[in-house]
Amino acid sequence: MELVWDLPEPAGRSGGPTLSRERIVRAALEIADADGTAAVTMRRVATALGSSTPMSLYRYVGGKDGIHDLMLDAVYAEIDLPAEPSGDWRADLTLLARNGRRALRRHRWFAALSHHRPTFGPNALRHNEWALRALDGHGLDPATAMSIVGMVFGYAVSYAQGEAEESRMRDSIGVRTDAELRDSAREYVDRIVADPRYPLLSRWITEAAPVDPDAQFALGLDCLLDGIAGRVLADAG
Amino acid sequence: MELVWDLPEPAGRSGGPTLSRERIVRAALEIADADGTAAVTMRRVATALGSSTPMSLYRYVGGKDGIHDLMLDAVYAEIDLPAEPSGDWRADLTLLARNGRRALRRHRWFAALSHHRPTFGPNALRHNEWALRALDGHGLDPATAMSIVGMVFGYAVSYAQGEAEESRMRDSIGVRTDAELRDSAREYVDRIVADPRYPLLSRWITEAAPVDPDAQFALGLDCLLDGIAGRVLADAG
DNA sequence: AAGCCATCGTGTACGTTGTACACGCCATGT
DNA sequence: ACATGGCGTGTACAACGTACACGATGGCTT
Repeated sequence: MELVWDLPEPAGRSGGPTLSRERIVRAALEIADADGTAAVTMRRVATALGSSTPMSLYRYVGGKDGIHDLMLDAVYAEIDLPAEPSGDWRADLTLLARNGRRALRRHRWFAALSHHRPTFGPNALRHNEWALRALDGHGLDPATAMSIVGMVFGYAVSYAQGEAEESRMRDSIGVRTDAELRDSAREYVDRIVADPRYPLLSRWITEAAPVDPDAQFALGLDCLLDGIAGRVLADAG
Repeated sequence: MELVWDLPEPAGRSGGPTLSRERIVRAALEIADADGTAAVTMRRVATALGSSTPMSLYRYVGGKDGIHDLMLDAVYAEIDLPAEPSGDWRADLTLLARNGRRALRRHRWFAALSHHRPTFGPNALRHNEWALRALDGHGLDPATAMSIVGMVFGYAVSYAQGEAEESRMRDSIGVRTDAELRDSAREYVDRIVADPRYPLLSRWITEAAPVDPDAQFALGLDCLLDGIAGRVLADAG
């Protein structure tokens, strides 16, 4: 497994808008946000940067996987967190999850990419260090603390991924309202509703009361933190 | 978005081991389990089935995405659940999560694939219907029930994905013991441990006490269910 | 029992992808 | 001013997904 973080970053030429890792990853982010990860090809990134050949990029990022690593780490960089946790672990982890979700909503491809590559970038490390710091001082052994961090961030990723899938379905058809979405998906959905084996799923589909996604996210997060507070951090408040 | 479930399944010729969706997806599963999703190419699946050309498959699965859909649904089919939930929602969701994780450990590519395609297969539907049934009768509105199901299964997927990543790293180098793993990753890891910005991460790396993954999984799940019990299902037991 | 036809398996071919390799060119240090 | 190390480039190739048109072969009709 070859990681970008092992390669030295080339210097770039002085004068003029030459290449750099930052310019490359910025272009890749724009393409992925607009057209999905599949659209992030070496050639397209290169031409977006005014380079006539994909090979220019290889000096900077080593290959396609390198671009992916940098993209993932750029998302971690967008999760803004105060310099130091507040000392209230619950408030801190809530902030982490909320801002994490916000960043992941901007970059709907995050979950899919993150499962192809390990995340060892500097911003991911900083992110995890901050989270561990929020939990420090309660006598948890490191493995347990890390496990809690994983659960909370995993929840944020999972939730954001659900939202991303729905939103991607939505604008893959070019619809706006819920009614239009249901209309275009009628061919699949009708079969499910008509099938007597799925009464509760059908009820969920047909009775879909409009939910506030922010409130739902917060509720789920509170459930998770309640459980952690009661079962793992009971004696530490 | 073109789904496999819309295409009629061809009949196959009588006599002799001809093609079928089941044979195709079985071959794809074997390849993916052994060599990862990237190794699941049309040509390789075709030759694994004795077919001399990849084009044979198109009649059965419509294209690559169709194979992916079928693979995902096959994993759902492997999550064995009793015909009916027991009536104890907590025990039922625990069973769902535990057996889900077990299936996902056999197929480490599940999470990565599932984020590329929506899951509308019959086994996924059956799975979700069962989960909703486990929560039925407590007066939850459908959206909340679905959200709980998503949280619980999302936790299982997320946890299994973490395990999968570690295990994949492990056998991408061909190591067996934890010590060997740490040795081969020393180049990256040493830089992290040496960096003064990551004291708690370093502590986690160096002090990694051997944890029981089953216990850790169960603990996290219990946290989640505790919170759900207290905050959403408080009055229903 | 014989023939028709829908349907399945196949071969060929094309556009696109990631990337190995070798070559010019420029900025920089002496 | 000159040499040099590093950067941008062009060419090329293997492998991928899949469109299309063609033979073969089974099952149904008569």
